[in-house]
Amino acid sequence: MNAHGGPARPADTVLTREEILRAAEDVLRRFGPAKATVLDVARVLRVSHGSVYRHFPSKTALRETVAERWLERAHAPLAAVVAVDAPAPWRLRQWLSTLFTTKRGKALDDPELFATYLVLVGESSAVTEAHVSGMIRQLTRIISDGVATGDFSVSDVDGSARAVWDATRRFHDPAYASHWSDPDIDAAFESVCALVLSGLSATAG
Amino acid sequence: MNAHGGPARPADTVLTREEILRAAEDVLRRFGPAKATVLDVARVLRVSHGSVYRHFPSKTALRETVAERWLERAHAPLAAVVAVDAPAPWRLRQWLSTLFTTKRGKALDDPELFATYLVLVGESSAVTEAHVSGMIRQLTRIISDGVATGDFSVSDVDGSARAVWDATRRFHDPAYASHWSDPDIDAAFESVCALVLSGLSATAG
DNA sequence: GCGCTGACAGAATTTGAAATCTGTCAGCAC
DNA sequence: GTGCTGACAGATTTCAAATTCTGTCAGCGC
Repeated sequence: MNAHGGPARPADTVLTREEILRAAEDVLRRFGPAKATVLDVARVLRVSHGSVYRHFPSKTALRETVAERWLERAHAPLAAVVAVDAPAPWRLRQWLSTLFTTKRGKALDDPELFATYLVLVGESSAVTEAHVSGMIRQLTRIISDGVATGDFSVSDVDGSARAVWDATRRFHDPAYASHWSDPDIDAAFESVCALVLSGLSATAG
Repeated sequence: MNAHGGPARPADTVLTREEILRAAEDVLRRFGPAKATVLDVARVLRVSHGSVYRHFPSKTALRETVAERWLERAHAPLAAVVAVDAPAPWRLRQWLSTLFTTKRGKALDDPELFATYLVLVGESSAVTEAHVSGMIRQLTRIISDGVATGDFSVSDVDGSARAVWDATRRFHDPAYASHWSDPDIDAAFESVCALVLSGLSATAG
C-alpha cells in the first residue's frame, strides 16, 4: 500500500490493461459502483486519467470488462460439472446446486461487493446475454447427453434447456438475492429441482 | 371534470373511504407514485388533507389499500379457473396461462400505470405476502385435486405448489415485466408449462 | 356531537449554483 | 515514434437553501 492506498506499481514500466482492470476492481470494491471514477483508478495507478483512456475507449467499456471477468471467475466451477463422467440427472442436479450455492455464497459472504458486481453486470445487457447463452449451452449439453443415454425424454432439447434455466431463476437470478437467506430456501430449491428432474425424465408426456 | 381536473363530488355529502380510494387511484394514475401526494388527493376531492387523515392513518396505509385493491381486481379471474369442473392438468395450465396473460396484458397495455402499481405493491411486503399465499393456496387446491383423481403424482402437495409458483416466476413476477414482450416469450412459457406438468404427472420418481 | 378545517413542527423533496468527472487532444519526454 | 500528461469543454453530480409535504390537533360550524 502507498499513500493513496493503491498497490505499489513499478514507476518505470508501461501501463497494462491487466493493471488497470485490477485497479478498477480495487476502486469498485472500496468506493462502490456509484462513486468509483476513472480518476480514482488513475490515482491508484499513479498515472493521469488520460492514460487509462489509451487502453479503454470509455468508462463504460472498462466497467463491462470488469463485469465480464467477474462472471467468468464466478462460474468457472460449472464447466467442470458439465464435463465430469456421471449420469446426466446427477450432473444436472449438481450443476444447478453448484450454481445456486456459489452465487448464494458470494451474495451472503460479502453483500456489498456482490451488489457492486450486480450493478456492473446489470449495466451491460450484451455481457449478460452472452453469459446466459453460455449457461444454457452447458444445460443443453447435459440434457442431450441424458437423452442419448435414455435418462431423459424430451422432444425439444434447446427448449428444455431454456425451460430449466427459466424454472430455476429464483435460485440463480441475482434479482432474488435478497431471498437467498430465507429459512426455507433449501427446501424450495429441492422442490423445484425434483419437479424439473421429474419433468425431464418423465416416461409419460 | 372541474377546474382541478378531479371528478365532481357532491359538496354537502360526507367524505367516504371509497371516494378517497378512487381519488387516490386517479392521482396515482396522473402523477405517478413519486409525485402523488395526500395534498393532491385532497385537492381532487375539494377537502383539506386533514380530512383524508380521518379515514386513513397514514399515506402509507392509503397506498397499501390501493395496492391491495389492485391486486384483488387483477387476479379475480383466477379463482374461477380453480373452481371450474375440469381435469386438474387442464386447470393448472389454464390457471398459469391466465395469470401470465392477464399480467402481461396489463403491463403492455399501459406500462406507466403498471409501473405505478408495481411500486405500490413493492412498498408493502405484507400485502404481497398475503397475496402470494392466496395464489399458492389456489395452486395447492388444483394439485391436490389432481392427486385425488390420479392425474398427478407428488409426495408433497404444498411443496409442489410452491415449486410450481417458483418455477413459473419468469411469467408472473413483475420484476420480469420488461421481458414479457420478448418475441420468444410464448415459446418459453410453453416449454416451462410442459416441464412443470410433466414433472407433476410423472409416474417415475 | 360530528365532520371538517387550517396552522403548525419536523421530515422529505426540489432547485440551482458550485464542484467534479468524462472524454479529447495537442504537446512533452524519453 | 511511443507512451504519457494535463488543460479543456460539456456532462454529471453534489450540497445546502428554499420549498413542499406529512401527520397532528385545537377549534369552527352545522
